[in-house]
Amino acid sequence: MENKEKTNFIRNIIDEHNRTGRFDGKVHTRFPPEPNGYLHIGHAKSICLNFGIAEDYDGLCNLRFDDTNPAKEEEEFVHSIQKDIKWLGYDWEDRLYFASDYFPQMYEFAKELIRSGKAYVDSQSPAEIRENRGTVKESGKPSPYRNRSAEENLNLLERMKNGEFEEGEHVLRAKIDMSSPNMLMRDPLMYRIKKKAHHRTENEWNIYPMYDFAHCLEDSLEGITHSLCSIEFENNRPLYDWFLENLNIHHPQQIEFARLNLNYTVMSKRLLSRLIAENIVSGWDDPRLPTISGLRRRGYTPESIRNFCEKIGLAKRESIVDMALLEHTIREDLNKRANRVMGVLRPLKVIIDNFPEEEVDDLEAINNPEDETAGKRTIPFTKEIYIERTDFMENPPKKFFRLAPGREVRLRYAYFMKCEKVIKDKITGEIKELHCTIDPPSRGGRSPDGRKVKATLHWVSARFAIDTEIRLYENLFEVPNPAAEEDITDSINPNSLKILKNCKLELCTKNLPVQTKVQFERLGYFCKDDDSTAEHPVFNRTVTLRDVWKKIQKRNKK
RNA sequence: UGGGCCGUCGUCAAGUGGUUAAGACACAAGGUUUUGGUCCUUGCAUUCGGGGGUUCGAAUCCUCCCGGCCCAACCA
Repeated sequence: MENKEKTNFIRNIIDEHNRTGRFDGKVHTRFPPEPNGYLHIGHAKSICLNFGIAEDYDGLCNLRFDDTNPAKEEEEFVHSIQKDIKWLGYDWEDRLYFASDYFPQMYEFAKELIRSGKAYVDSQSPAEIRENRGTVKESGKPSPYRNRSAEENLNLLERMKNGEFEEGEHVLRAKIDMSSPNMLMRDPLMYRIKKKAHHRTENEWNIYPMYDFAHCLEDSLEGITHSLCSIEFENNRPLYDWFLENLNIHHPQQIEFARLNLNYTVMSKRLLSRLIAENIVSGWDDPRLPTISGLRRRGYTPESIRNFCEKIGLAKRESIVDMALLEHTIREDLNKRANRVMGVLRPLKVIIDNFPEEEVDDLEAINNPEDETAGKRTIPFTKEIYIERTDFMENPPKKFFRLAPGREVRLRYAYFMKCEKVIKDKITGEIKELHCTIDPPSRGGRSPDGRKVKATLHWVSARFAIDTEIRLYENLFEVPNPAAEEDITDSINPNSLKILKNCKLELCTKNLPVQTKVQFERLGYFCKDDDSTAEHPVFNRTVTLRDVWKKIQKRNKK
């Protein structure tokens, strides 16, 4: 790592706190997911921020599940979330917490606020509460129950807790200011009755704390110093501060930052859940999704995601990061680490007329030109080989350097090869195979006479090829900001997944373990999928290589 | 006159009264190359949403205006 100073407004605030001694130089953050979905790259931003800051300031970062709503939360998600954070490379050590573990203490705090006349049980209906809250431009009206005695409030709350009332009959509210211009300060709800079994406390509670009451207490109880959250909680900060001030307990500093948006995808759990529920994608780990599990399956590495989170920076203004930056970080990582291999996606058979039928010529290939320690391997050359259909054109346009009738190219690590004849289907006109000749002295791909060739093609021996399924991915959406569309399902990219069944891979890929990442030379980075079996390997295309020829083609089309 | 927040290159983003206004991605042009990959070189905001003002000096301070986002779930 270079010695580039990380700088952003949150680090500036922490530096200032350290200068003034606000938290005695301590830094203690937390990542507080609600277990109601899988983590996505937006969460990764927050994880890298919270764990990263703790690391850099010699502090600590807790993992805390904010499980205050049993109607939405599930055990499955608490497992997937832990798996993903660990995979990203972060460690909360023994600091795994659950908001639900604090329910008894929260309940005591609530009673304390009642006793000091700062909370009351409201018995209006949900509709009345909404009505009397007013609007952003008109102030609200106080509840008729606002001045119940502490005794009555305590009694009612206890009975709410014990399940004596039905959902919606009563709530506990903070007594703040019904005419505050900040809607959140108009006697916000602290507890609501929910007769739902909680994934951890089961049926112990009939009331559950609301976010605003619960979250500040969770932070306070854990001794958090800097409570980092996204920008839409800015309006909640006065309330966060109000509870802690009125309870007179440890008071962390809440700081808000802009959440991550990426173009051509969606980041909200609501939208992601919908794509899964409607089977538009195969699940939370569909490789087209920006979920951590999807990216992992697609072939992204933890390092690339962490680098990405580093590169996007941190600020308060809302922004949309270009997908090209994510792709850049995975190419950058895999370029150094992935072994090169040859694979043909859309095979075109080539017969080498001047090569003996049965002969196998073992050629030497470099595994990774960026990493000498990756070593070398041999690849078999035979009379019949496959090349990429897109590497041959009968009537090549100007800037096409590859194979064409009468033209000579190099086969990577093999020979210079000249196209002599094109065999077509008499009826359809489709090109069936090519007849070519090689130049024996060019063995290894060298050019003893100094003759130049404009292209080098990848190829695979027909006799030794491994038949493989390859899944090609593009952006899930056709529009840069799908969340802004009326209905996201209208802008799904019909080409977001393309399955190629008849691909031919180099022999050495035969027994690679699942999740292995390789570069198919000239094509891109690929990752062996979980769906693979011994007889039927499957690879996902993580990302293509940068491709000048594709750019030229695009330009010419316009 | 509800309140809160935000506006620096195509996209992110440093910058906190004196800098030639960082850096990355993208883009463009060259060089190297047995991957049209990688790598290397070069270019890419006389200007910081706009107008006024303070100052010897403003992206940074003041002021007005314009634009965007958030808040009226018993969600988080």
